Formats: sequence, structure tokens, C-alpha cells
Amino acid sequence: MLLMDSVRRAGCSPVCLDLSVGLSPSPLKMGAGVAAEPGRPDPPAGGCRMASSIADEQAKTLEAKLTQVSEENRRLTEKIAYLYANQIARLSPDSTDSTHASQAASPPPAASRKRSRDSMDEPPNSGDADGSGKAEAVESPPSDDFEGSCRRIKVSRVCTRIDPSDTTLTVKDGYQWRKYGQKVTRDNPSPRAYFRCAYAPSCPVKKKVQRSAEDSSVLVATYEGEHNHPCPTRDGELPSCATRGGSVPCSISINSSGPTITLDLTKNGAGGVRVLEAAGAPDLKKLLCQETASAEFRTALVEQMASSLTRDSKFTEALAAAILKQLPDY
DNA sequence: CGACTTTGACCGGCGC
DNA sequence: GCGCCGGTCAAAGTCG
Repeated sequence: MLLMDSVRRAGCSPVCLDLSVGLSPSPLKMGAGVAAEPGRPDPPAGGCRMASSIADEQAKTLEAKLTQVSEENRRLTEKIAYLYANQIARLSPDSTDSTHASQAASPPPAASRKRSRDSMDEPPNSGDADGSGKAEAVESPPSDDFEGSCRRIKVSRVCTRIDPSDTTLTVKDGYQWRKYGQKVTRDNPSPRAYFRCAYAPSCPVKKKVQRSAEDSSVLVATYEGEHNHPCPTRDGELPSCATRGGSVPCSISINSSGPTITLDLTKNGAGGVRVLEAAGAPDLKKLLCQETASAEFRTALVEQMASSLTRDSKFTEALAAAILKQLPDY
């Protein structure tokens, strides 16, 4: 886009755009016509004469931008790590390893009932959660090692905007789920549905789906554990915003043993990111709101998303196919 | 007829 | 000890 913009500003025709997306070793290649691949015909007459110098200039610009974005990324990472560490320290001043033993004897008053339940719900084979365990869901007796039994399963939340009239508690994420229960919980008038992964019998993953208490048009899906099998459909590799005919995940949560931070990826019309909530850390939410509102954050986020997409050869192939479809035969 | 969903019953932890 | 609550079970019902 930067190149396109510069080329446009330089008075060159946009026809020079080389869209050899995914067809060359370089996954995404957009540039002026002179940057054509070897063996390809020269740019059409009327192409950019200044393209060579512009390409050099743009290469430098992009390089500088890459450095800047990398620096921003590093800075943001450090900042989030710092904020997170601060919050943890503030929320659990005695959160050291030694608390495990005392927790069994006398639970800390600040620890909510729910929190202790969450750790209790850990499946017997939840060692899988760190990816190092075996994939078998074999019942094993509780370990005497308290440290081991307290290991947290991976918990993540996905908020999904749905039609308020849609009463089905389904979130299409590509995996197959079997519903095994539904309950009305105290803090929310809408029922909570419980699902197990139905694709692999040994898969320990569970999912809870419930409408948000604040906004009934938002479904909150809580995933516990990690799948020990590949996703049955490609759509499920990520909760996809392109999902059709179903609910559309529109936000992500950063979890899991610490404060939950929910980012809304769609609601901000200005193209920014909105912090929906930072459970258990109101100050963190305030700070993150400031941070995500910044132009630097948006730029870094966009860069990172673009980078992830362009590294995915499947994506670039699909994009190339879609573009070729739109182009007249030549 | 098998797979899946629904829903009331049941279980175990926790607070009072 | 009792009641509340979240989570799970399992029989019955539904669907393709």
C-alpha cells in the first residue's frame, strides 16, 4: 500500500502494480512494474520511468518502518509484561510458591470461590495443557505433588457478536462439540451451555458458552484445555471473522492464570482496538485503553496481522486465485 | 436407528 | 450440618 501510494504520488499509473502474490518465492510482492519477475515481459508502455529509484527509496522507507515497528513491538511487549507483573503482584501479594501449602489449609479470603473451582476443574490429564503431556485421557489418581495438581489448564475466552434473537448457544469455531449440559447461573439470567470436544473422544477440551450479562448480543465462549488433535476443518484454525451463517467471533481474550483482557477487534469504527474488559484488573484496563488507542499500537497490530497473513502460503495462494479471477485474461 | 440435544437429578466444594 | 452453586451425568426426546 505504501508503494502504491508513493507510486501514485509520483504520477505513475497504478497499472504497473505487480500482483504476483503467492506465485513466487516471495509470498506477497507488490511493487512497481519494473520490479517484475525474471522472464516476465517489460512493463507496458507508459509505465514508470522513475520506478527504479522509487523502489530503492521505498525499500529504505520500508526498512526504516520495519525497524520502527519492531522497536514499537518490543516496547509494547515490555510494557504489557511490566503491567501484567505489577497487576499480579498487586492482586496476590503473597503469590509465591509457598502459598500452595497454606492454600490447602486455609484458602486466602481474597480468592474467589470461582477461582478455586477453576483450578479444581482441571482434567486429570491436564498436563497436556502445556503441550508436553500425552494425548490420552487416562484417569490418573490425584498426584501427591500439590504443585503438579495445581498446574493450570489453558483457559481462553472468545467473545462473539450474534443476532440477539438467536437463542442457540453455538459458536462456530471449526471444532465439533457435543453439548452435555446447560445451567442457569446466578450472575447471569441467560443459561450457560457446556460442551465437550466431540471430534476426538480423548480430547480434554471443554467449552462453556453463555451470553454476556451486560450485552445479550455477545456470546462468551470459554475454552478450557488444549485440543490434542488437529482441527477437523480449516475454518477452525482460528475463530474466523469470515465465518458465514453463524456467529462471528469479534474479540479475543488474553488469559489465563492472570487477569483476563478482552480486546474487541471490530467495534471501533476508527479502526482501533477497544478493550472490552480486563477482568480482575480495572487499572490494567485503563492503561490498556490508553495504550490501544495510540496510533503506534494500531500500526503495530496491523503490521503484525499483515505479517501473519502474508507468511501463510495458503492465504497468499487463495488471495492470488481471487485476484486472478478478477483480472481479464491476458 | 444412531447421533445428538434437552433437562432434571445428582455430586461435591464452599460459605454460613 | 445445611443450603447454595457450578459442573456433570444420564435417561428421554428429537432429528436426519
